[in-house]
Amino acid sequence: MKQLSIKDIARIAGVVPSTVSFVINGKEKEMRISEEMAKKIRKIIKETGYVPNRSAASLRTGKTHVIGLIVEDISNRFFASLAKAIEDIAYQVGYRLVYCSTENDDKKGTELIRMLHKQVDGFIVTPTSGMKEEVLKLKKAKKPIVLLDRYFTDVDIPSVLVDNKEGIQSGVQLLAGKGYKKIAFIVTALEQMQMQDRLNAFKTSAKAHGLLFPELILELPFAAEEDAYEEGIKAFLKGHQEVDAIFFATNYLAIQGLKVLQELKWKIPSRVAVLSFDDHEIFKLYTPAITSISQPIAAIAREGIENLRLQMNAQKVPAVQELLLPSELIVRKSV
Amino acid sequence: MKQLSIKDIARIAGVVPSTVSFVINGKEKEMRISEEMAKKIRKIIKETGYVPNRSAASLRTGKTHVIGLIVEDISNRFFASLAKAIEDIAYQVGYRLVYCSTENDDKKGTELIRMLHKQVDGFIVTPTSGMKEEVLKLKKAKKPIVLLDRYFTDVDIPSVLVDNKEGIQSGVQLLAGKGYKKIAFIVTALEQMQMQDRLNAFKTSAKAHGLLFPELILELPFAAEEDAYEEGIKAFLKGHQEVDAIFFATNYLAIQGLKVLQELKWKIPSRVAVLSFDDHEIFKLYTPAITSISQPIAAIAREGIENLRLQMNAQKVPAVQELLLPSELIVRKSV
DNA sequence: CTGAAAGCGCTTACAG
DNA sequence: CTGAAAGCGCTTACAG
Repeated sequence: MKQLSIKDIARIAGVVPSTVSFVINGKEKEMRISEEMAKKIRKIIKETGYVPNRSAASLRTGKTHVIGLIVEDISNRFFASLAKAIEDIAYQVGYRLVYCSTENDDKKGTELIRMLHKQVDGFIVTPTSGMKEEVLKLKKAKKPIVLLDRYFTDVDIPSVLVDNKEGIQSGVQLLAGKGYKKIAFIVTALEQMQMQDRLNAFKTSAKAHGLLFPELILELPFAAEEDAYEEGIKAFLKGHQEVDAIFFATNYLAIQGLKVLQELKWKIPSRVAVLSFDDHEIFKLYTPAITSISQPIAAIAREGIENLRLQMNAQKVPAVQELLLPSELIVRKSV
Repeated sequence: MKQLSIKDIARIAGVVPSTVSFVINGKEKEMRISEEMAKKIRKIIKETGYVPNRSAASLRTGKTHVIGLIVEDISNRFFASLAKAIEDIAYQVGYRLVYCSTENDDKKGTELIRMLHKQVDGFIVTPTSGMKEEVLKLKKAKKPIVLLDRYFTDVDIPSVLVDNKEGIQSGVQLLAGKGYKKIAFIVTALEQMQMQDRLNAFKTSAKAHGLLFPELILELPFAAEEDAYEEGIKAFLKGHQEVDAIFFATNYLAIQGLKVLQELKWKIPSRVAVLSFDDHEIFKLYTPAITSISQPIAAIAREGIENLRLQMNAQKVPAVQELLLPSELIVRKSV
């Protein structure tokens, strides 16, 4: 059974391929094709199960109706949720998604962008710092792109970000309000802008409350294996018995931290309070449940696609370059 | 700046487009193009940053070098990990991935397959039961497809499955060996073959140990919201105080079950042992850590792609129709 | 509304 | 090795 082409449909309908094409692409009004004819053609398409060949259409129009989603690691909870949220919206508006993971590897990220350039109409990217140059090239080539969750300094690329500053502030305020005096802040991956933002926000905010102790800020080197953070956290806590609250800059650090606290037998929250940026399903279930600052994943996805669509449709960069979405403080039992 | 085409490269190299095409596609030997010329052409391609237009090549060859990955929900941990493992292998061998989630909706799954049919060279699918007909159509159309984790009865479609029977057996054996007498088995989503397999394996295996009590098997109706299982589990356990071990057929049930056990203040493992099919990162961290039967995600991905590639390359279905991979019992503290 | 045709950028069979 | 050409299946500008 040969695949049907637009010619076959045209022959069956007794019209010329152009007419079928117009109906498929919703231009029947514009082309003043009778409603009757349009109906007939749609009926034939349905009956025969004809599906247009996208490669051909893409070759002709230069549009692929595919969006490239480039994240750090699709198996990571945050990115997987983001991918799902983006998928939900993208399919609704007629776009497919190809995804790929950079694994935080600049070279891989750059290669992926280059490889997908002609295969996608636009990119949604959570960039690694080393992808800056390649992203600038995309901008120069007027390829639609929107950055999620992370960004570059000194570069005007549309981006949808979480308001890290406000989120951290609300966390510090919660801890300060509850009377904690010696708050540790544990962070890693400082080459990522959002991590820097969180750290800076903590410093500013803790200082404002008179609670900033530089020795209680632990900056861990980035580790590929998350288990690797355990040791550093443990050594740090052992050396800082005065700590009465720990603010983790991201959920995977908090998860490792929880393991350490179990080993150390530091009870939460009586011995030490725990608070994490970026929620995780574990936190809800843990005993005691862990208070966290949740990122608005659905909103990030929605705004990201919306921005990208504006670019893809209008061939121009929309006015709002940077969107800051609020996080949400979810108070549980650990503070 | 206009996009470069193969003609431009040919002009720069002073050859005809065919020659460039042969070099790009690694046919220079076959076409007896001099190594010198091939090198020159490759150099020009590199310098200019020329990337062939895939739409054009696809239109000509009928191959897209894209694989359609259709899972239940990309944001779910199991599928996200699977997606990552598949991505790792697929990109290595030159394939992109488009993904989509069926959300366990037969109609959506069917639509997705139909929509992607001409856009992908093959499908990797974790099917819902209602997709059987559409999958059969693919088979009839000789479209490469491989089923992961789930399958249909009475249909010969290549599939890569976990050996649920052996996994459940090892779990029952562990519980029996430790002397548990009243083992509850909690299951849901019985329209999924793998769930049926687990239930049947439990019955057979428990019976063999003289530990099968039909009233201790809880079959919960499938719920879109996972929280919905909590109530059913709670009512069941309250009514069966004799239970001294619970075997959850899947991890999300176990997670809800853990919540219930907290509320009921049933200590693990002193009051009740807990065992779950399908590992989860929560289990490692939970206090006590939860024993589970882990599915071999990397192996599923590897074998799935391998099988698909055989089909895509050979245009025929490989001999092995069904591959059964062993699970792994991870003994922690909850049993 | 219909018809005829060009052309998107490739790949490949054919002739030399 | 080179050259010339056809054709994959669409979309669209043009003439009527």
